[in-house]
Amino acid sequence: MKRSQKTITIQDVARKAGVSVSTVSRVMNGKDDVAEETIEKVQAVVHELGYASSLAARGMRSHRTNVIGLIMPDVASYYCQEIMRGVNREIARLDKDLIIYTSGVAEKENIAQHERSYVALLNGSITDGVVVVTPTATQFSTHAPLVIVDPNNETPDYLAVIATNREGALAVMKYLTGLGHRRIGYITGRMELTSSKQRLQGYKDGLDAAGIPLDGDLIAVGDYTTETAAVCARKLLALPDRPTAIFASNDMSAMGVYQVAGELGLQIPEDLSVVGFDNIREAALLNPPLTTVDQFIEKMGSTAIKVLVQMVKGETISSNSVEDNLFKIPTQLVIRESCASMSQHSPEQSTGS
Amino acid sequence: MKRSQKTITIQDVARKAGVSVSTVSRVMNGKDDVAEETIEKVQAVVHELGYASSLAARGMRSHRTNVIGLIMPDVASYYCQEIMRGVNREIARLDKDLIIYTSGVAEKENIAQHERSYVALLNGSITDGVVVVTPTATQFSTHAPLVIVDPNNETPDYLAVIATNREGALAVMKYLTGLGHRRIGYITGRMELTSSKQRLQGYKDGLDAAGIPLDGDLIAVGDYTTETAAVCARKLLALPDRPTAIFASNDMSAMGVYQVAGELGLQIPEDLSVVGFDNIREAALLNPPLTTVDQFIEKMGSTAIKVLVQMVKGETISSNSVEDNLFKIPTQLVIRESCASMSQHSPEQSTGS
DNA sequence: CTGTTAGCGCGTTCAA
DNA sequence: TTGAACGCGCTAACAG
Repeated sequence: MKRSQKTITIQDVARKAGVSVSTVSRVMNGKDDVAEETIEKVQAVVHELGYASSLAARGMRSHRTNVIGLIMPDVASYYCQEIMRGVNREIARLDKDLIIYTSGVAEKENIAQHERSYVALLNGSITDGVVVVTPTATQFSTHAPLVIVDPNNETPDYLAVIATNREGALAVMKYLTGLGHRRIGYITGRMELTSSKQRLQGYKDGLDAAGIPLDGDLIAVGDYTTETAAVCARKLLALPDRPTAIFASNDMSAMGVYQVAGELGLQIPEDLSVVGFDNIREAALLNPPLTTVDQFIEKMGSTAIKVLVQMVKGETISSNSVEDNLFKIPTQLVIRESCASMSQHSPEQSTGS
Repeated sequence: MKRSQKTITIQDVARKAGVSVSTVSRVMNGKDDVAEETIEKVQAVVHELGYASSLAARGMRSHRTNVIGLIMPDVASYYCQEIMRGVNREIARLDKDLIIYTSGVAEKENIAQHERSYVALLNGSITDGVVVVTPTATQFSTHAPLVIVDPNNETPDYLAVIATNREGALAVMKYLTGLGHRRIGYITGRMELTSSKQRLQGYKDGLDAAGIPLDGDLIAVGDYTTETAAVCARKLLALPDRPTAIFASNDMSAMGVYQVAGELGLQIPEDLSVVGFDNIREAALLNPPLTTVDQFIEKMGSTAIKVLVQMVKGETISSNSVEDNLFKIPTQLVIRESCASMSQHSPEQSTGS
């Protein structure tokens, strides 16, 4: 169980090397005003003792730790993984260090509280700045640089990186209506999330742009999961005048639609067109490959870090894509094979009135 | 870009509240020897100023941060996600905080170095103890509690949590040979990893136990990925006397075998039995459901935390499952529908000699 | 009950 | 070129 008690400090090194602590400090920080042989002697002792300076003490003094904090709702979802991928890449490129904290373990009620306390925890002590992903909280008690990815609320005080959810959904609707669809079902995400609200707005606006009246029956409330989406799809497809296309607000939900279409013996895209959102890896592997919207999640992660590091350095944020404190990462429609134009649709049993 | 410079300290609170810093400290830490009205006054100021104590300073003084560090090779793999799930659960249960660090972004060469520096970084300053997952390094310069999950080397100095890889593979071989298979192909994992070596050993021992001579041609070197496994499977199934069963050293690899079997028009399990290792979620969803070995990865994560926290508290590790500094988490064979006994095999073209 | 004092381990002056 | 002294923000001991 091996548990040597004392943590070894700069003092131990100094004593053993027969120099003062400040000399050791100079060697550790690569100052050039130290005699060559002193450097070697100190380094030898450092190596022998396995000394490493304490982040806490160092950060406390120098007010710069070279560490970036990342606060995420979870680490298991595809979304978060992509964010982390982008963050990691950028952190490596900038030669910074990264510390991740997950707030998702707490019960729903406490998430905002947890987020706030973690911002406070990381901030100003061990971290130069913090990126918070899809925060529940709107206000953070920190005076250090902070960037938000996909805010779920209005957070005018902080710089945020967001995907153009509404525009992405709008592009889908334009595509679908262009294909001749007029009965388009929609499966929402978790409606408390901004992303979900914005995508729904895009759906409505798309309908509007095509001059199609909104039919509440065609909107089913999901929660971004495959299971719930399947329930929604079943409801939608049981409608008297059932939709010829279903727009699921994320790819996981679209997979639920695929599943139900299979159960009902509906061919995609001949009998039913399906569109998702996110462009997760599996989207291209589905049968048929899913048409969806790529929102470049990874890029959102790397952008957040890039911006944060600029803030840490005290640079002014320069970009043409920033307005109202928002960094918009444009989405892109990825057309694959899950949609057919109405003219190609199977001339099936004309259900409904 | 909102960037108030000064970080607010306990001093600011004390001054504004008209009390001393120690009183503020007492209130913050919930000491009971403070007057009710003083508490309220201080809390009001704390709230107003958005004050949060610095982890760095706090940890430096009290030598106890209540924070556990977790160092992982990556955060994207199924394995790591399961570990995190277990870790998260236990952290929440014990009311600790968690900080995750990923070493996987670096180039291969530097991983060990990175790991070591991160152990040093987290340790003794901002963390009470550290869990390192599948480390490349063998030696860490820390004198604080440290637990290793799935060591890839001999690390006799540290307590480690491991899955019984060899025994798991042995169980598979016993099952397969019991079904009458004698030509059993094997796809290895990344051979530099201990888990991979141990599983291979289990394969060999299983052959031995059944009195089947080892045939080098039946062992294909993979790397735990689906892509490479597919290449391996193609090679294996092109053998003159091709195997009647393939044991893939993880489920991702088994998926590669499924894929190739499909290409070759081989029915599973009628023409080919397949076994995996890991029991990932997708295993049960494959067609047919995959027989595999569950190694309870999540439990490894929670166990590591449990043990580490005991060490932090200075308790002696009490368990019957610990010997030689190793905590063994037993694996379990999960039999589904991807294997058939030889007597049920399609009486196909008898290839080979 | 509250304020004063003394460090925790480190980096950074300022002298020597 | 090196060492002594100070202070970062905080908690714990000791007074009052």
